[in-house]
Amino acid sequence: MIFLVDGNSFYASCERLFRPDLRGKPIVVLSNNDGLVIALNQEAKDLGFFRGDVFYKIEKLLVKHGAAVFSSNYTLYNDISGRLNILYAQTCDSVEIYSIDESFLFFPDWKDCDYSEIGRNIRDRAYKDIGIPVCVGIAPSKTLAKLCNKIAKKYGGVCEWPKINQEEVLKRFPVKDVWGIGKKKAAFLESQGIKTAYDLKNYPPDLAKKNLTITGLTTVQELNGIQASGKILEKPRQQIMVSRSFGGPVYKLDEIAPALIDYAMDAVVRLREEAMTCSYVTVFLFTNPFRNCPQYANKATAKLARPSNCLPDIEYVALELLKRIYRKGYLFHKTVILLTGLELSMNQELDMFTDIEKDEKAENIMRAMEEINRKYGKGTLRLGATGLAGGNNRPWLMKREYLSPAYTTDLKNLPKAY
DNA sequence: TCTGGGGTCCTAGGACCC
DNA sequence: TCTGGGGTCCTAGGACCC
Repeated sequence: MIFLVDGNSFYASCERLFRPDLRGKPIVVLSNNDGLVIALNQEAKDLGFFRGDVFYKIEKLLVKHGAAVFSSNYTLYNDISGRLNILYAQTCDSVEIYSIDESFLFFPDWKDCDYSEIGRNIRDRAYKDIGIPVCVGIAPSKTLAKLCNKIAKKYGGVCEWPKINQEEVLKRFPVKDVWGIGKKKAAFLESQGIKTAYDLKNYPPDLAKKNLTITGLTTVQELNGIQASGKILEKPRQQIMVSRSFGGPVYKLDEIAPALIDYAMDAVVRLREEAMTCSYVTVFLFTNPFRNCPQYANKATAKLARPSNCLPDIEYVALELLKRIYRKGYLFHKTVILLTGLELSMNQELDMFTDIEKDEKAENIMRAMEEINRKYGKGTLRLGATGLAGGNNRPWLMKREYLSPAYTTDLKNLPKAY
């Protein structure tokens, strides 16, 4: 049996954790650069706010309603997510972390087992021990577990497929809300008279494969209770991307370069956390397509001399690529660094030209940098040898005016109990 | 009148997810 | 004023090979 456990308004719940004064109040969480609403709690939804609302347009209204506004604080959300997953792993031997706020739990098919009871237990512990409200969907396939989870959000917090009136539920469930059916597929299906999950369940498999590709066929099978997509095996990550829009207008190469270096640092931290190396570096550069101004977009890729997770290697290549694609005279909006060709570093082969001593030195420098940045905060120590490191003028820096403290990951920000 | 056909690999782009 | 960021998977189509 498959459980889908999902945090309710997860980012908003994380923000509320250390702010008991916000109980019952509307909370919204903003995207990077405080651009738009990406998460909101029920109280905010009830006031008519939506995910995707442009912040500056609703700012006054939010103030009027006494809403709490937060810039997104992924350090906090990731930490809370980790705590939830530890709890799940204590309950279940087979957990697949699907996203920052959702995990699939795979339980054996026991006879006479009250799965709902297990679900309620997980829900109680998540709330009591960690302070995050979660809902649990329980079903024989992932797609049905997702569907049950949505039902659970409305009624009771736990929903078990075998215990509900399945036909009734499917007939009332819009096809566009089925997991794996997005805008395009929903529009196509509706044009064919397939309007509900019930209709889709009875859609002929050969048509599903022909019109909705193999993934659509999987969805149809899963609606029929067949577990067509099991646990995704722990597959090593395939790419690491750091992509951020600038906080303000940026024209010059030596303003973009420090931003790119900053993103490269983040990318390398992630790479090393996963004990991986990369072989390719790609840099993208964009103007703002929503703005009425001359447009330019380009990218360039380079292969590293050999797989690496050392910042100097990657940073050097990234800056060369940036210089190659940069054009004067455009108002730039975003740069991206993408690392691909990822491998676990222990699988790395040494060749006869490898200078082991030099490698060790570089590795030691990286370790020292990581240690210092961990202790004194990100970016305390950075590479300055590029000549492009920039001064204090950093127009690219992300806007985060409503950032909450790193309550759980920085001793200085530890919440106080009065 | 004929210009096969099967296979692999790569990339670009679409679709979907949270 | 401004419209996020980070992923995966699938398909189509071109290049190339035999």
